[in-house]
Amino acid sequence: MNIDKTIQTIVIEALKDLYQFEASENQVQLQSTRKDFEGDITLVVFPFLRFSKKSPETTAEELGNYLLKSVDLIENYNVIKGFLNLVISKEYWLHVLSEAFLTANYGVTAPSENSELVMVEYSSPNTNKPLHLGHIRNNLLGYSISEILKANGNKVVKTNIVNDRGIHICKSMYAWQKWGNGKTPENSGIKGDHLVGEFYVEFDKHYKAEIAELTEKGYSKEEAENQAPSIMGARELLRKWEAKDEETVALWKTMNEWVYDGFDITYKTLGVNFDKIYYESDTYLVGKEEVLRGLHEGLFYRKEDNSVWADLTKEGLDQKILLRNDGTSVYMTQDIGTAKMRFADYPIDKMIYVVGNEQNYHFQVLAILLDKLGFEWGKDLYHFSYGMVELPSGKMKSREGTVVDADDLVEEMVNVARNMSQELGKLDTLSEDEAEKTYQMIAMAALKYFILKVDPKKNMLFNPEESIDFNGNTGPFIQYTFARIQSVLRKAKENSIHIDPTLTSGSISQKEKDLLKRISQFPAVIKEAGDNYSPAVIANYCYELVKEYNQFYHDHSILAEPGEEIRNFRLVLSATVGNVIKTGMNMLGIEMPERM
RNA sequence: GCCCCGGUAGCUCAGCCGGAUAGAGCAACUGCCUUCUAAGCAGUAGGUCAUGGGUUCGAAUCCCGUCCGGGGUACCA
Repeated sequence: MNIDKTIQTIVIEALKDLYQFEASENQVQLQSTRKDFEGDITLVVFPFLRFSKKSPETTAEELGNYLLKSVDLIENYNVIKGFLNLVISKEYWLHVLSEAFLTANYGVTAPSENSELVMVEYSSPNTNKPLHLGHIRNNLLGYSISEILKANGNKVVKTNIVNDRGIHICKSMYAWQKWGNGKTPENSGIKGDHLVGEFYVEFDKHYKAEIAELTEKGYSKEEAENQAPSIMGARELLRKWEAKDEETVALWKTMNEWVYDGFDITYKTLGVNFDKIYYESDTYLVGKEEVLRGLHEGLFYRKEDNSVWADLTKEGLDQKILLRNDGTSVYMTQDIGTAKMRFADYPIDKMIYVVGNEQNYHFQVLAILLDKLGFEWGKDLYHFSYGMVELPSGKMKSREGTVVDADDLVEEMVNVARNMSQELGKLDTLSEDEAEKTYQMIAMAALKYFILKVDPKKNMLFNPEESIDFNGNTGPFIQYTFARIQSVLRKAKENSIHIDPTLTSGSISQKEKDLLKRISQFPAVIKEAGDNYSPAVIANYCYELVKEYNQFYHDHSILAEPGEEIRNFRLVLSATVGNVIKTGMNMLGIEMPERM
């Protein structure tokens, strides 16, 4: 029983009966009634005036009258200008609550055998430096989108393409050989990814100094950049690596392992995971083969200097390089190979790339190239393009050291959560272990919600000077409300109060009704979040719900309510709000504490 | 230069597939804890929705111009 659908059908019928007009579903605009007016659902009648040839008020009256007669659940209506406000019977809202309370995973559509398989690629780090705040946004979005798609009935494979080869790793390797003195994560106590990152920075420092020295000696900027000893050393390592030189490959393996150990820890604290990991060192050769095949088939062309190119001018784009003149592959080459392998490994219906908007052009080109190569799934690629995280000083840049390190940020958040909890004395009854777990949970909620509540498409600002809030429109606020609800439910249980899903409440307050309406929207919200690939939709909904619940909680007694039926209704309401919050927040990768 | 994206309160963001008087949070100020968790609730103040036109019964929302900001643009991923 979906009231919106019912009303829609009857309105279409009414338009035909009254005005001989055949309306389609999307011409019937229903919205929830604004708080300042009486009613629950509002029909906008302006679009029908040209058929009724009557005033907005009269048209609304006529439609209202028709609906009142045909739909039992409509109790009353009122007309304000061209807006027809419908009052829905209390029984309907109670029925919705009862259903929501009884349905496991209310709002969620479970995947079935023949559901679409969606592969979501996210994270995709380079192995030459630790993860920073930009990666955090990527990881949280990728994980959350995956969960939202699952809740919309899709089968999801989460994947990660690790950028484990290339000149950037060779730079760290070169620096380690040259100035590392045998330093390892074990003997230095430094987390592996950070250690390798240090050598990347070290490389850049020497490289810059060498360029300065050479330009001083009269070299041009370009000559200096190409002939500095460090860059030549790094290139030599890349060449050796591609030639499978034993010593080079061994060092590469060792240093990558350090990085993976580090990443694993960061991924774990972020609470993200993958079903299948691809490594660029495996996929780039497949990409190379495909490009060479395309060359043979005349899809691409070779320049005099031996480099291979695609001509995309017919598509309104430019020329694109696919293989360098020394035969080494570029970013695009690898992505072609990775895509081919993935579609060979899985029956993918839809492929989603969670990658920043700075690469919009890249994915436009990738889809065209795959299409040219004859992969009919090329058109099924979707670039989930998200905005940058900016600092007050502008864009984050690894090489300039203006990045917010992921591990540092998390640690700081946990410290803030710990201090705040201890000041408030909230967790004094918990064991140290449990308390520490809760601090972690709260800290991550603050961070994740902060990032996910923003529209993914937009750039967002992070100011390291101001720590992320724990009050107001925040993750901890939502957790807090959940914990309050659990506390009430615990006490109900302690007092052996049975919660009865059959609802027969006499009177319902405005706040309570607001909550019922809000709960009824949850399934539609999940769908909207899925259709728009937007965790922000879930985040904002949960916030609204929680805000309304806190108002209710403030104004009404639950356990102390003398009327047994009302008390039961409020318990069902509270429990259901708790469940909805948990389901919603879990889609954002945010956990809910029993106490805080 | 060309292409793409954005501009809503002091700050961070909702609202944007056209609908009623543009909403939150933070910061500021004022109230509310002997009562289920005050990480809460209530209130005050804060707006030329960058700007100029257009379409429409109706525009923050759609279209065009201008200004400002960000990103991309043939061998870094």
